[in-house]
Amino acid sequence: MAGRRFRGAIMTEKYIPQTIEARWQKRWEETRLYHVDDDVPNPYFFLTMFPYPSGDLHIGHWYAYTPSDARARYLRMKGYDVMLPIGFDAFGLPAENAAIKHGIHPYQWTMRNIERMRQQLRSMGAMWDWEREVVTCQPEYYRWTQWFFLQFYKHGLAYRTRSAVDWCPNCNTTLAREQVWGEDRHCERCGTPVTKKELEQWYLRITRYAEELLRHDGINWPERVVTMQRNWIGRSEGAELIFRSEQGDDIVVFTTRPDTVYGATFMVLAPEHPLVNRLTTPDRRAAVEEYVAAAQRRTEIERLAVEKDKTGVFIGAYAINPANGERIPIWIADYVLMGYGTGAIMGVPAHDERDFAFAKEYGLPIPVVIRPPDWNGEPLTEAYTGEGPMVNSGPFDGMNSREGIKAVTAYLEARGLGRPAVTYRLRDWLISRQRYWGAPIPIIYCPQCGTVPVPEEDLPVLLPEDAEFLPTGESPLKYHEGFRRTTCPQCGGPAERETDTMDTFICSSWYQMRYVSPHYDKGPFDPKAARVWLPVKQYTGGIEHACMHLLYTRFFTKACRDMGLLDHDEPMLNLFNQGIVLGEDNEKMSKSRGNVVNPDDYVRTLGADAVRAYLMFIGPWELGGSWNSRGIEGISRFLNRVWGLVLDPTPRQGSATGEERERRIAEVWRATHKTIRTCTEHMEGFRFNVYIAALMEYTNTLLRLREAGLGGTEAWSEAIRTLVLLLAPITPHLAEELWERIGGAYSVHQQRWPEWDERLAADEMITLVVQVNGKVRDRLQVPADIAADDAKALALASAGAKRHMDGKTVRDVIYVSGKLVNIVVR
RNA sequence: GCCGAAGUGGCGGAACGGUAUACGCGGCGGUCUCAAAAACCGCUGGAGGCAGACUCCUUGUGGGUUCGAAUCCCACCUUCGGCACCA
Repeated sequence: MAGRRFRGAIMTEKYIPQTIEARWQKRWEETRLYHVDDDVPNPYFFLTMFPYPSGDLHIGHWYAYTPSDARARYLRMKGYDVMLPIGFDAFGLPAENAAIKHGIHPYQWTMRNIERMRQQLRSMGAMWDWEREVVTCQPEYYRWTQWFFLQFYKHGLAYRTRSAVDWCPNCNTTLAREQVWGEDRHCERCGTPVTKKELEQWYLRITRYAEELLRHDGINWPERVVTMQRNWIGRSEGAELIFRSEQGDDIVVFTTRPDTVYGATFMVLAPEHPLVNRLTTPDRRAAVEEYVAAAQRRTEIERLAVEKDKTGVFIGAYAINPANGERIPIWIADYVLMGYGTGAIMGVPAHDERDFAFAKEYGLPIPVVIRPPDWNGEPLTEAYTGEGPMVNSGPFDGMNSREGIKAVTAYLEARGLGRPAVTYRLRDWLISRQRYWGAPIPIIYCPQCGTVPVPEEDLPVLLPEDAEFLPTGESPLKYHEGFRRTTCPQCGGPAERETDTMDTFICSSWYQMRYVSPHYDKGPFDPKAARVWLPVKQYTGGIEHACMHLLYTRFFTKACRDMGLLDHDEPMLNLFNQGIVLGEDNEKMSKSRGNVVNPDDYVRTLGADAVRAYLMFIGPWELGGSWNSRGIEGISRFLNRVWGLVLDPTPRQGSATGEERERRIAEVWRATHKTIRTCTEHMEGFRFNVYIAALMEYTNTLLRLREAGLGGTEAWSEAIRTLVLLLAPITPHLAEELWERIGGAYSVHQQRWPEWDERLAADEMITLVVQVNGKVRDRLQVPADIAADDAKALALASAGAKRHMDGKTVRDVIYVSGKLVNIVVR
């Protein structure tokens, strides 16, 4: 024992986290402790969303990475060959903005940050296999990002089209629908409200997978994420009906209520609808054009702001209601959106709130075709959107509207005027970005041959290093002649490259595949390694990616499967979303609030293990919690107590002998096996906070039992070994150091997870709770294996119970084995 | 408006049909010290009671189911997220 006598007590060497942490990090790396090969018997791919190399590791990174590391370490001790990789999502705007602001090249800026972050990440003491690191901005990576684009293009899953798209005026680029958030339609990245621009852009056909993306079969994801994705995809079942204009054009509308078609008294087209121009009559043209122009000028925010008032213009044309042959006017109004359904609706004012408001505004008739309950034929004061018997609906009168939906659709389908249809809210994924720092879209435009994909053997299309970064709001690639001008791979004539780059969410849609063989150069991944590791068994990360990254990567996986690249349907089988760490003031950490906690400061003073353990102790992982500087000191005290306990079994005063000693030894065994059981259960459930609480309790118990002087007994040695093993996932450095000091073989992280024996964990005596009518009236110490009748008899005789049974009749006595007796009296 | 999550001591939280408040923080008292800090030990939901015994109250609110409810069911309130003129 390394220690010296001092004032009668053994003073063990002090716990100095900084020294032992640095030492073990070095040793782990030198011995390649965390490297896993592909020929392992029990592969387990554990992944946490990789970071953007912003240049500084904040508390959020620690909160994402250290609990997941603890879980991965546990699985490893359970016998899995865990692959826990790390890398960098390295393309993106901040690098380019730094280039504009500080004149440093995005590549330099990014690689410098990565170098710095590698050091900070290492300080966490996580079991990452750095040999598998991926960096998405390096040509050996983005070559395959481009390759994927080409496969999507070949299979008809990538296309280019012109339309009104979301534009972030601050980021100076277009965004995908998923990347525009909130009521004020702001940019997900920078918070600036977006505007609309009419542009020709590249899209990936994610909508082709809408139906399959709605199903989360075979994966265990939080209900929250599943619901968010379902809402986002927004499936609506109904029918497409054809209203023929008097000029003979078919106007297709989508409706979820074909049963109400007899009540359609007008039609509304979106102002941008392609038929508007053709159908508008000369006398209405001026008014229509004015309205269309006004609608275009209006941002989405303004359109939202005028939600209550419906506006619109009659275009002079009429259409025929396909159900009853009636002639109904065609209007345009901006409450009908070109981007949803067919951009045209039938107006059924009696049974749709928006149509009702519109009809009221413009004096259009509101005939009832679904009878509301208790309706006497008077005009409606508001739309009735419920079910009911159909009326004024020709052959369908009397039919319930629920059946009417199918019946009317079939009736119109038979006449060639409709068919059942499903519409989704999900749009195709806009992937063009008007920025430099991303993977160039590998497409060439040839005046002779048109749109020509870059041949696979010519990949990667490299980003030119000498681009000029000016705050013009346009991609430097557009003005880089050397990049832009090229020759057509088909005809050899002069041609131009696409100058937009890809959304960085493409890079992260397939990074899990790259980790299985990060340096493979015959494809994006080695199929052999992919069969070993994919799909990811456990994925963890923030909920903010529910409808972006997590949807995109599912789409990628399904598309890859259909292209014959993968043989599984889902990228990640299990998902866990951690919460957010708030500042000491319970507010979100931000520089402007001045409540930012710098983890490096605490690593320096209290050690990485204390930071890790504290973050896991703060509360349930999925809920996050507030930082508390006193709280982490409490954890630090705990680790110091553990240190002293493990290294010094000497009682502070006296020790137990004889029977007393035997009782203490039994207590040690019991505490040990109970703790293994509790901790294992909590680790299985990601309940790190209670896991640590159980370890604290165990430590407190052992500190008390140390006074019995049990050093040298088998029970004590086992208890100490167990404590260190259970500590290993949470505080890997401290556990490794203690493991070595108690004579364990390197490494503690290669030990088997301890198992518990129910018999050893079982109590000899229990506290039997005595209730009268459900209220606790007494507590009795009884043997754990007490017979039911004995327990009942003891309870009935107990002083506490008697006090409350006075003069009352016992109606029933309920015994819950090993727990309580409830005496029911009246 | 629709969908989801959450409301428990002074604070973070535990228990999720059977001892409410584990564990930690804070507070109070003590040991050590000339003193303080650190460390360690004890007490700590509220009310009544001099105190122990004991009694009553307490898991957002109000009902219900049950021998027994923080836990299950119904209604409501609050907070936080997502969606929202989606036809």
